Amino acid sequence: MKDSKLLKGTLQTIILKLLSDKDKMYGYEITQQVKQLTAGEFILTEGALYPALHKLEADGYLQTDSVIVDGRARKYYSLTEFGQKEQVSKVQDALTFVEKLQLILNSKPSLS
Amino acid sequence: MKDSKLLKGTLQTIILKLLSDKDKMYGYEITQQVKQLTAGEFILTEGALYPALHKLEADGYLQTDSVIVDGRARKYYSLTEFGQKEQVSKVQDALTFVEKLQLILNSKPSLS
DNA sequence: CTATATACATAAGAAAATTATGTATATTTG
DNA sequence: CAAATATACATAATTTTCTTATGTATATAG
Repeated sequence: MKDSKLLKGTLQTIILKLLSDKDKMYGYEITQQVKQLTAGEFILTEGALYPALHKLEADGYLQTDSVIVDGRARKYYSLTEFGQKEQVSKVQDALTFVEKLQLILNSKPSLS
Repeated sequence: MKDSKLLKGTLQTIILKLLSDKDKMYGYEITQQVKQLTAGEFILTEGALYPALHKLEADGYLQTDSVIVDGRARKYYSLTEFGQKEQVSKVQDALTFVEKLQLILNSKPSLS
């Protein structure tokens, strides 16, 4: 995997899932958590992350809480009730997707 | 999964993998094979498939062989030597990707 | 004091999909 | 037999989503 490409449409779902596990997180924290969970394989760039967060907020999935910590601005995101509901089906959809993808990518040559 | 979205960047890899298994296939056949392998979950639309095939050919992964069968045009695609090599690493990358994605999507809430 | 880490944000461009069309022939069904 | 569906390819406009580059700002480590 050359430098962590191919996040491809799953970024929103990843964000929702992490927030479902952790109650509230801020952007930088999300990048670090993803890096840690994937042993450095997924690198979330800011150019992808922040627009995704803004869109999720605009669409009503997330709400924010801005605070100052150690002299630096920090913007906490958390799931709305709607976001919590959608998270469940989006994660399920993504898991179904990867299972089907594995089916294809692991399929043996047809002996025709 | 509402109508099979989120193919997202894996389409090229799926095509290469199928052609690695079956020697040669034509576009319509690929759509049917994917539908069958995923129990109808992935629907390849022509607007996605044909441009992808053209790009793979332009990039040297595929070569074509046009024939007429039962009075209808049919364009067979097969892997070039280069395409065969690349297929291996692209499939491996995609499998690594989905494993990491599953790690995230199946992770338990941190008990912090 | 300088580099790195933390922390957010946006803008230009590219890549890849969706949706909508278009052409054409073969087969199935009412 | 007419109409609908299946087979078979293709492209164009638009949208979504990501990459790359840039910008601002403070804290900490060397």
